Amino acid sequence: MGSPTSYDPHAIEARRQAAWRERGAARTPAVQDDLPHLYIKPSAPFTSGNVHIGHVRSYSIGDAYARFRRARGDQVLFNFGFDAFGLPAELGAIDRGIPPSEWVARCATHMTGQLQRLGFSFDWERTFLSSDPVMYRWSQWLFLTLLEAGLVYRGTGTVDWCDTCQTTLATIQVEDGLCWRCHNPVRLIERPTWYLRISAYVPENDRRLQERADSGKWDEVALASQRFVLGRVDGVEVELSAQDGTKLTVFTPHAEALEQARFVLISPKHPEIDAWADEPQVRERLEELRSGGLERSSRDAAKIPLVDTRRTLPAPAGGASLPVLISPGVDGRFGATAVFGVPEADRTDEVLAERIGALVSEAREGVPPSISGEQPHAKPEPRQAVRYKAEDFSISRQRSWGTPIPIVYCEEHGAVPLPKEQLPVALPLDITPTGTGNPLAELRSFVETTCPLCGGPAERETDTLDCHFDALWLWVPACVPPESREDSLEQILALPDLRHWLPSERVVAGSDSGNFVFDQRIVTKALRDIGPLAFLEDGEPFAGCLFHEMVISEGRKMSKHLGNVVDPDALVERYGADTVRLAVLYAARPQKTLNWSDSAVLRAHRFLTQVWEFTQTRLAAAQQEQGAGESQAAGADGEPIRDTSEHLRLKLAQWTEKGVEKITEDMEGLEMHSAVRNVMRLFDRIKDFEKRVLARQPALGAADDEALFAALSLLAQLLGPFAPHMAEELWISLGKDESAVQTPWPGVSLQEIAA
RNA sequence: GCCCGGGUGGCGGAACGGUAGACGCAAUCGACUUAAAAUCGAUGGCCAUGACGGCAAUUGUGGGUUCGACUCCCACCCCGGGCACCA
Repeated sequence: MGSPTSYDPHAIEARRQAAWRERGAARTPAVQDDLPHLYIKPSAPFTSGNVHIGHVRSYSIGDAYARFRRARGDQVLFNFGFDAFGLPAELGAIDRGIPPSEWVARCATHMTGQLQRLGFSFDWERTFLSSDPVMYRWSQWLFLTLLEAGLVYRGTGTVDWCDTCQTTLATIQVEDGLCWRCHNPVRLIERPTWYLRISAYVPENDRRLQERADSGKWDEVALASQRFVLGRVDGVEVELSAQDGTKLTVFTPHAEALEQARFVLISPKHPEIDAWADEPQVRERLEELRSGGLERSSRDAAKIPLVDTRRTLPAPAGGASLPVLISPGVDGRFGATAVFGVPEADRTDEVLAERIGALVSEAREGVPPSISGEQPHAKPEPRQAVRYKAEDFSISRQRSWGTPIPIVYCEEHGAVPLPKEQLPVALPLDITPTGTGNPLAELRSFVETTCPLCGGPAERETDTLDCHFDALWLWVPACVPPESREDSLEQILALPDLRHWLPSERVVAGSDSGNFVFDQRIVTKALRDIGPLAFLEDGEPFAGCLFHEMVISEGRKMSKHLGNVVDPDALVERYGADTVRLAVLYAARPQKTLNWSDSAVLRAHRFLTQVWEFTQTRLAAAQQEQGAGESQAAGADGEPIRDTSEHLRLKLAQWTEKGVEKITEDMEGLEMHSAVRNVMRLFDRIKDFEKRVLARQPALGAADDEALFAALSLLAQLLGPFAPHMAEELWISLGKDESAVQTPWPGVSLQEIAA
């Protein structure tokens, strides 16, 4: 300890972080189109309280990539905004009995400190909270814009409701059918809600996905998640007419087994469902389904609800006509549509067929289904068809901590959107939610307003936007320079910055972000057609995408309950930020689940310690030689050392050249795990070189020293993206220029970086 | 139930059609130390030796393709994650 050659990460990291702040190392360069530039988009963290090891993984990957690109001379925008609205923040505030605004501010401060201690090179001047009015006015603007375009609409949805607490509950607030707070039974209610019509752009998202794949910048895991969200099912559809003339288009993925269709299932959300539920009994059961009475039952084919409409459709291939049943089981598999049940081709249908057999014969006793519909017409022609599971979703929540929806309800004019000039509708900040009631709706000063059309009394919408909706645009204001942040949205949309930075070159986020990315792709297409993002011709906000998997521990997801949580602060405290960052990169390739193991940290720490001490002791020795005025290294006998190891130096040069090549390739492909391993291997080679030279001669000659330090310099450069603090200190120790933004990548000159 | 990911030494994991177990952790022995920690070195199934070496098993299970399979194909078992108000 204390020796100049020993590795003291805390001192090094404090020094470097101060230097970075001083020179604004992570500041976004001003817009200059002629320079290569890119926007790397990390995920927007929830203001949940603490940075966890999953964040560390995510940002270590993104930061390594950002530093790599900067080191190669690219202009980089790398920053994020906190996703500050939402239930977790509200629950955190309830827990502490403070207003959510206070809680998220506290979280943001604390998490920013943690992230800075880890040395991530975000442009902090551009960081923001989505709960800031200057920011959430964007959500309100987006809401109104999409509403005008018919992409936001009002519908009904079902939610859990607690009669005792007089409030709606999220699924995570319902424990075994009881309210989390008062432990009384919960019931499902229907209430009006706002929907986002993503269905309008789902087919285009599908079409554009192949282009993403062809670009090579979309990782396989990311593509797979987009396909999963899309839920594309290929098959055929047939238009059938019932005896009374009611038509229904029925789909099946089993084109070849159309003749074996035995029944028709129709989703309760099917647009024409009412025509099929005309009998009072059927209607009643459909209502039960819709209000959720049956919906929370098992997804199991043996238990999923089935409602017999007591009607039939002719079979597509002739023969006995098919009973028509309503079942929510359709949605999860094919979306809100109607499908054939083909027991011989489909396992689920086989199970359903047995149940239907009993159901139908019971309900239709005396009316054998086989004679009711001999097909008099020509066979209907099946045609190719596609169905998507992705469907419109609810974007409003009965919560007091969220973006207020810019709608007022006027007795005369009904739901009236506010003019955009009146934005933002401010969220009152003096609310301290307790988990009961609806604080926003109870606040008369917020609710009471006037109708923008007639000036008469009106009430504000008291639902707020789901924070998923905020996330649809969080990547846009990230491109806005801080000084323009408060400008009008028209001004901001006219800035060259958006055109400059968008589309983002790469999203680096957890694989659970599939839905966000999908919906961001949808909204971009909508804004392209509406106008503001017309410059994104393909409607794609992200040119590339890397999804990393999560960090688990002891084979399980981390949870306080299991006691297997890994605390990044404790690791940083013990080993320093460089070690922790290196360890999470080293432990597994991004796309793989990282099963936490201390051995990776120990390995990373030992590696950094060795690199540091090896370099520093060699430097100290070389300086001592120079100080002694020796022009050449000397052996124990005082005889000058002859450089006899030319082939070893050559070999070292080859190794480093090969290593640089390989690591550069790894970094371009965001294979940080492989890059780190290759850096470690290179260090082994460097040590090996010295060892071999010393096996031949008593000490290193001048040319050997030169080769050694050249290799160590390269090593420092290659370490830059992973262990930036130590890399830069080594770089300085080796006599390089400290004024550079950071260690340049091998082969890149400082001029290129400073440009 | 459905969808996705995964099963390799005591442990984390390499290799992803060509010497399985790289690189580590833990362990044991040794060096340094008054001692401990840290660090460094050695060892890694069995047999044998001063040393070279020899022998056997082996990547969840069972099949298959192949000159050759952890790797590709089929079936199964087990584990983890997700499944529409966390988003």
